[in-house]
Amino acid sequence: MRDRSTSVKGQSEPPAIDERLDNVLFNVWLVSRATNGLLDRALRPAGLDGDEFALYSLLLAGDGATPSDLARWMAAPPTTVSSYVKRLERRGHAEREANADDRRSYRLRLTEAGQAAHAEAAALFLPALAAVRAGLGRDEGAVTDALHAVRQSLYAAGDP
Amino acid sequence: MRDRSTSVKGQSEPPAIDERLDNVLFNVWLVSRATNGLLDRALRPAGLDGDEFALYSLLLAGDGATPSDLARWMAAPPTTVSSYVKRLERRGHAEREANADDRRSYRLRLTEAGQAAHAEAAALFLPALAAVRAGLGRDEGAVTDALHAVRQSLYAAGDP
DNA sequence: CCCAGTTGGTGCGACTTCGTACTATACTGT
DNA sequence: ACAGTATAGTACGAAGTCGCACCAACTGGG
Repeated sequence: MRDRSTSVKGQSEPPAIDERLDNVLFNVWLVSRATNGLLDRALRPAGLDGDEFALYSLLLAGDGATPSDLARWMAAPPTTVSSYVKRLERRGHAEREANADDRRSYRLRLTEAGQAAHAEAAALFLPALAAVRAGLGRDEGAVTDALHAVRQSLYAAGDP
Repeated sequence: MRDRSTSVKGQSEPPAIDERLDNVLFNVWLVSRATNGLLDRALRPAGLDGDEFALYSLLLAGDGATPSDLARWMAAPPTTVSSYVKRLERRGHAEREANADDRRSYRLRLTEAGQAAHAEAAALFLPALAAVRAGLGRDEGAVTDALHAVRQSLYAAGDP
C-alpha cells in the first residue's frame, strides 16, 4: 500500500504534510476538502454539488427519507436539512409524502425530474469515481474498510 | 481490521450504508460530514470550527503561508481564502507580512493571540482525536495509509 | 526593453449554512 | 384523561462560501 510514488504525467502533487499534523483527523480534513473540490467541479455541469449528489443518491437508494433521517446521514442540524428540502422542492426535484404515523413529519422523495437530474450527475460522477478507484488500485478494499472503521470510531467518539 | 462490532454503551450507531452507495467517494463524504460535525461541536467553546482549526494548525506548522498556499491546502477557491484571511485579521489572530519577492502576494502568520486561540482549541481537539484513535485501535496505521492513498488518488484524478 | 499573457489577490453580490427561537404533534406516567 | 416532557420540523437572521469581474505585478518571447 505505501509508497506508490508513480506520479503520472505532470499532474499536480498534493502539498506534503508536516509530521506534527499527520493525524487521522487532519488527514480526513485534507481528503474531505480535496474530494469536495473534485466533485464540485466534476458535477457542476449537471447543476449539483457533491453534497446534493450524495443527498439525491440517498433519497434514491432508500425509498425517500424523513428530514431527521437526512440530518443523521449528513450529520447536519435540522435547519440545514430544511434548507435542502426547500431547495429540492423549488427545483421540482423532490416532494413530500405525508406520514400517517407521525403527522409532524413526512417523507421526502425524488420526483421524476429529480431522478433525471441525479442520472445526469451520475454520468459525471462515475468517471470521477473510476479515476479515483484506478488510482487506488488493489488498495481499494483496504481503503473502504478504513473509511468504515473511521466512521464507526467517530460515532463511538460521540457523534450524536 | 474488520468487524470490530464492540458497540460501547448505548452509543448511537451510524446508519447502515446501502450496498449500491458503498463506494470510496460516498464513504469519504460520510466520514467527512461526521468529522466536521464532531469537530465543530468539540471546538465550539474555543470559538473555532474544524476548518479554522485546520487553518490555524497549518499556519502554525509552516512558517505562515501565502493565500495561494492555503487555497491549495484547503482545495478552496481564492475568494474563500480571502474571506478567511479577513476573518482571522478581524479577530486579531493573523497578520500579513510583505513578500519582497512578489509584491502581489504576502505571507500570513498567526499572531500571539492567534497562537493562544489555537492552543485553546487544541486542548479540545486532542481529546477528540484521542477518542477516535482509541476507536481505531491497532488499525490506526492502516487508516492513515489509506487516507494518504486517497489523497494521492484524488490529485492524480485531477485535483488542480 | 516592452507588451501579451499569466498569476496572486480582492470587491461584490447571490446563495448557503446553521443558531435561536418557536409551533405542532407524539409520548409518559399518574 | 392530562399534565409534563420529548421530538419533528420551520421562520428568521447573522455569518460564511464562492462565481464573476477586476486590478496589480510578474514573466517570457521578440
